[in-house]
Amino acid sequence: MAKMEDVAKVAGVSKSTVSNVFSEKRPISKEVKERVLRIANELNYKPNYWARSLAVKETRIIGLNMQAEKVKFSQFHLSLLNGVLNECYKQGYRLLVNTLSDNYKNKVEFQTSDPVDGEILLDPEIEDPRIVGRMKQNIPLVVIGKPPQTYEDKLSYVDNNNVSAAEGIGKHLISLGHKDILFLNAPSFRTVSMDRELGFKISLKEAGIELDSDQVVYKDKKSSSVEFGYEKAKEILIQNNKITAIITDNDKMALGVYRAAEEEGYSIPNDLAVISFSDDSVYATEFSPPLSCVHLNGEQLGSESAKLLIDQLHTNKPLVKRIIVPTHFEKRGSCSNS
Amino acid sequence: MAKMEDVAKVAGVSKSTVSNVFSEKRPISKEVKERVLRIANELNYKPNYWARSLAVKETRIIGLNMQAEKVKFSQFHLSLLNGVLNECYKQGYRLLVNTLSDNYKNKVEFQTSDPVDGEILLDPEIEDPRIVGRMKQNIPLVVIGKPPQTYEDKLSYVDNNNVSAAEGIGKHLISLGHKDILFLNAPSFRTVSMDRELGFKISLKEAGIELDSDQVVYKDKKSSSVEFGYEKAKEILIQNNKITAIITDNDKMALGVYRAAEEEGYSIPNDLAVISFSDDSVYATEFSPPLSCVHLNGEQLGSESAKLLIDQLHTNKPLVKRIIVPTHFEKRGSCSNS
DNA sequence: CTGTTAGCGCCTTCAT
DNA sequence: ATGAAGGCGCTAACAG
Repeated sequence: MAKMEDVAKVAGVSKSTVSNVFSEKRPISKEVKERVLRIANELNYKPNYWARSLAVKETRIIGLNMQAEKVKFSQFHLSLLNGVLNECYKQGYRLLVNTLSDNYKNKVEFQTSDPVDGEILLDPEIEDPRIVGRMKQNIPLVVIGKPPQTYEDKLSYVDNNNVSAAEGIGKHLISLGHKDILFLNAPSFRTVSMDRELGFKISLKEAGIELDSDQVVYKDKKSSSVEFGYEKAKEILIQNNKITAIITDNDKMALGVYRAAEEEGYSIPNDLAVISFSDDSVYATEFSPPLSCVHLNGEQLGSESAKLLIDQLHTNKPLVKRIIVPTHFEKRGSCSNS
Repeated sequence: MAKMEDVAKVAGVSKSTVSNVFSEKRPISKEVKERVLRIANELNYKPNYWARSLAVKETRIIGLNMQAEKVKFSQFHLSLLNGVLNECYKQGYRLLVNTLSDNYKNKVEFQTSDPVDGEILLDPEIEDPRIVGRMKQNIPLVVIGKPPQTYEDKLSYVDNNNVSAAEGIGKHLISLGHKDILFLNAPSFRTVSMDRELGFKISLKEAGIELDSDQVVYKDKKSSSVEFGYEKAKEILIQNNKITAIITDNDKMALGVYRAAEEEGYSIPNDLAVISFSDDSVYATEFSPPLSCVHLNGEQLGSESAKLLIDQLHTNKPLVKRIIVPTHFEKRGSCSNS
């Protein structure tokens, strides 16, 4: 691979001239420029990314960090990713997806810092060593979702209005006459589950409805969303429990609930109402009956977070901003016939 | 940010000792090692990725290249991505998603080479400047899908058996008595559309069935898959065309077909059979009736391609391999009642 | 407008 | 088992 010096020699100019032809940082006479470019092309030369990064101390790469164990993008992550990519695309940034396994990760993370200018962090948890680490290293950071309480006013994040969204669907179900609602929540270690649970409980409290402790269940790591939804729904339907409505953490979970309901001969929405925090698939409308959802605008969460991070990189001030992306409730056939 | 020299000074050792503590490339006495690590930790030191890459001429990053205009991952891309990530994860590689917009891209690609050891290239097209460019630059490359004919025996790729898969569902439909089949194919500039069309035509030819030229339609860039499926299906159903079966390029297209059929009062599969090249969503089973699919094993395509690329990087020989990931047909209610 | 010099932070010989 | 010196390919500061 040819380097800058080779081009310079053949073109009969200095390295810095070649450098500036490519960076356009200072004016170069037309003839020289053309000659250099022609020769660069002949030599198949392109400036080396890493050498350049080393010199300018900037990579124009941002990292997208998922939890390592999960290494599996969901439909919702896909929306986030599309939003992030789209913004990167606009601003000429590249995106590094960071998913090193735990055993390898310890070794690699230990060996080197990440080759990024800043990071977007997904699925924050209540105890999140990733955040602690980044803060310590002073890596520009934007979290998608609510950060752990300790860090809430120390870093930038982009989040939905999860409390009021959950409160909203709680109230909606109550207004339809439901009193015994099961909430199949996100895993308990995720920050998002706290906010949604809070909103849900507020709605019940305002209506003066008591809540049994087993009416909020957290997804565990073992089963898939479909399985979890299926099993929990099956359980309560078989017990002939008083539950008349189920809120699920995502569409796949709702799918599991649908299957259980069908098997047990429960009809949706007559015998059982279902509302989901949507994971943005286009298929919610294809459920029979179509699934009522809280739409989270994943793509917007993604693009806003990228925008925020890149802004932060440019201003270079450690600003602490929070952006709330509104959800909207999409009422369909799964919670009421009317 | 502390650098190696800082650590060396405080620890009272040389730079190379510090270097070797981190790289473990030569034995270091236990006491020195511990002291260096302690001080590195105190100083919050981590080796700089770019400086390291520059010196060793390796980044341990592989690129995932999508066409820039599209900058939108589909469900199928998501499966590929998960497969690729999983393999990267296992082998300690990072993944760079490359999607620079055309205007920006020209500038940036022109400015620097890509910061990757090799690339996986998605959605190859019949005329694909990306491939030409990579070959010229001698960048290790693996294509997912069939490369343009000129390059088929010059580079490694991972692909489905699209010809025989298409032939298989063609034959299946014919065996069910269908003679007039509409094929809503991928865009005409994609290599995949050629293979599938070929297979489809083989099945017809063997059965001695004539094909009208308008029975293979290529998706255009303007409309989404759902729209395209909807519009084309609507057209032929309104025309009261003789078509009795439709093959779609993906599940969303099939969704559009379902909608058109419902609106026009056609019943699936009685009045119209539908089979899709699946994009791997879990929702195909939720269609009413459940959608028959050719399953493409996207995740395997992804992991095989990453494996192949990384192998190639390690051996350093420009091997040319092809891996065919088998598809399998999943028969459900959308093509026959039995 | 163009050339020269000195790093960027690491790794890699070659010494000892 | 450890040090010292040179170089990876580029940019930046200073010169002219």
